[in-house]
Amino acid sequence: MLSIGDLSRRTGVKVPTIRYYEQMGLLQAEGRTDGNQRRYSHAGLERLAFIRHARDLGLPIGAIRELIALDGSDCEKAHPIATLHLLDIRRRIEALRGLEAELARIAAACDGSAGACRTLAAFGDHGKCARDHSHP
Amino acid sequence: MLSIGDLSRRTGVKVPTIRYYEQMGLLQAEGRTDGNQRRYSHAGLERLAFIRHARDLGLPIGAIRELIALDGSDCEKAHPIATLHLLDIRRRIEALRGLEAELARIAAACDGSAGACRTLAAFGDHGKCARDHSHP
DNA sequence: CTTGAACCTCTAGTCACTAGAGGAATTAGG
DNA sequence: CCTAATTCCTCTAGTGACTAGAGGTTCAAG
Repeated sequence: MLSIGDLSRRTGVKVPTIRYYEQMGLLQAEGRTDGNQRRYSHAGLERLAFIRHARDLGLPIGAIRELIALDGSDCEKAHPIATLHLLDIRRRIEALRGLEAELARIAAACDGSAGACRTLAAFGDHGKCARDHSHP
Repeated sequence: MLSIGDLSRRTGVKVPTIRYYEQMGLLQAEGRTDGNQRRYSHAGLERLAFIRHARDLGLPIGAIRELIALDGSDCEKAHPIATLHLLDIRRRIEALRGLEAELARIAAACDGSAGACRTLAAFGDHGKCARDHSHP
């Protein structure tokens, strides 16, 4: 049986974060020692690796909870989670590219010459944006 | 003089958010009524528009605080804020593109045929990632 | 004047962690 | 076995950028 520290070292997920995931309902220890320490099986290690990968992919904890609750053959439900998240990532990329363009404009506004700082002025100037910003 | 609701309606920033910005030191009311309501000048309205634009660009509140504290000709300090943030945005775009590629792979893993769900399996499979994920 | 809308402060919550206090359990080395 | 260091525990509270709601006051319009 593996301790929480064992899991942490083998997955790169911090100990408090593992506890947090337990609190969030993603991962339970298989049991406790007489001293109340969590002990995990190899399946728990694999579950944590799953969680970490999904988190690394930017999936919110709620979505991961849904994935975990699925039967291993439940494509009907797993697939939309992946594709919806993919759409979300694409939307965020587009939004960030808009921000990039705008910030490049702002950063280029100043040539370092004396007088009023055109970068500062550009930060205040919403009218020059090609379109409305959205939060990526 | 403008009320907090006036500012909210004219900038799209919510009333509690304006109060939050005051708490964060970004924007103070010019005064209060006898009934303790905030009143802002036109300069306050412009300040809030500045804050909103910078937030829309993804600048953290601390960076905005720095920008606000600058003299209007202080290019030496404003320019690095813009360029550093631009670099950060570019880094996030790259990270998101990596995620996009990975999610596209995962979403494509299932053709809907019977048996074990390959999307679910792919979520658990970190080894297939071209490189390590980072959080955008 | 009355009423409804807008304002106030304060507290606490969201999300995904993160940090630290105070104490207990486990492990490794002598 | 003993001891010290490491690891574990629960609990509380904090981060950043908001958001929500309770309970009360003020303002503005009819």
